[in-house]
Amino acid sequence: MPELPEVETIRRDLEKRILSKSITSLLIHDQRILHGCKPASFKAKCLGQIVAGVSRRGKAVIISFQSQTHLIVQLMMTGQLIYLDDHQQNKIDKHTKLTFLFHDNSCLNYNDQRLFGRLTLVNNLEELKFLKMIGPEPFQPEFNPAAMKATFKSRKAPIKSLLMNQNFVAGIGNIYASEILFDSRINPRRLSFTLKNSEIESLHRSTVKILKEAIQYRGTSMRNYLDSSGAKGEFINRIKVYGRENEACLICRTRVVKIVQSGRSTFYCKRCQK
DNA sequence: AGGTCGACCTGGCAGC
DNA sequence: TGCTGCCAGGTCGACC
Repeated sequence: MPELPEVETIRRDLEKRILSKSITSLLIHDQRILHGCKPASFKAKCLGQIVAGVSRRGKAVIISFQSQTHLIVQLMMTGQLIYLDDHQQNKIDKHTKLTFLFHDNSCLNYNDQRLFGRLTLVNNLEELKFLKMIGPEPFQPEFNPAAMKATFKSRKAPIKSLLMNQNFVAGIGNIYASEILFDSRINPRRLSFTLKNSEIESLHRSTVKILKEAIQYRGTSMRNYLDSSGAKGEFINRIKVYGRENEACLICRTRVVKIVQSGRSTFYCKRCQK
């Protein structure tokens, strides 16, 4: 799924586009996308709602309505939220699962090739288990070297796995975990508790730096990711290791290697990352 | 408790 | 061309 920078890009754009709009119609093209909620009930709860805010927590977009109801959109691997000014121009394909129509004739499609995504309606954000468990946002003061150090002390998992653990820090996925570790010159296989203070500080700096830069470039389009206008993210041009197996390290020219950790691909430079 | 693995789905691509 | 197997940005529950 889109990771933090992609979701934040979507959030910022949607905030400009759908704030204060009311939902006048809802088209459910594929009801498999609704987990644990019947189409009729989902529709009834959405109709007439007025968008009061668009926020983000980790990799989830939270669309809040004036009625205090919240729509949580977890895009997972292939979910997309595509906005269009004029729904008459709307192009629905086999991956379009839902279309929200607004009072001004604009619309918002939820597309999802692999159907992993989730749309959940709640009256209270506290109801959601994943929001209770999730760790601090990387840009919040709660995420800092001292707190990281305290967590690392007792953790035996490789640092790459911990970076991707949403309960440790929110929003980092497979692409940015590799990029952050390359930027901080830390080997992804290193066990968390073995990191020195200077390395933890470096990791913290790189996390903030890479994620901010990726937001600035509107995210990374590896395969499926598109922003809410249907455009690709430009950070793909600044990716240094992810997906670059056997290509030269941009620092030392050594070949980038690919390994598998916890079932996910990791890319790194054996020479630069100690 | 913490860590890892498989399942959930569809589609693109390489190799035969 | 068409088949097979593998891989893909995430998360959860089951298991060790």
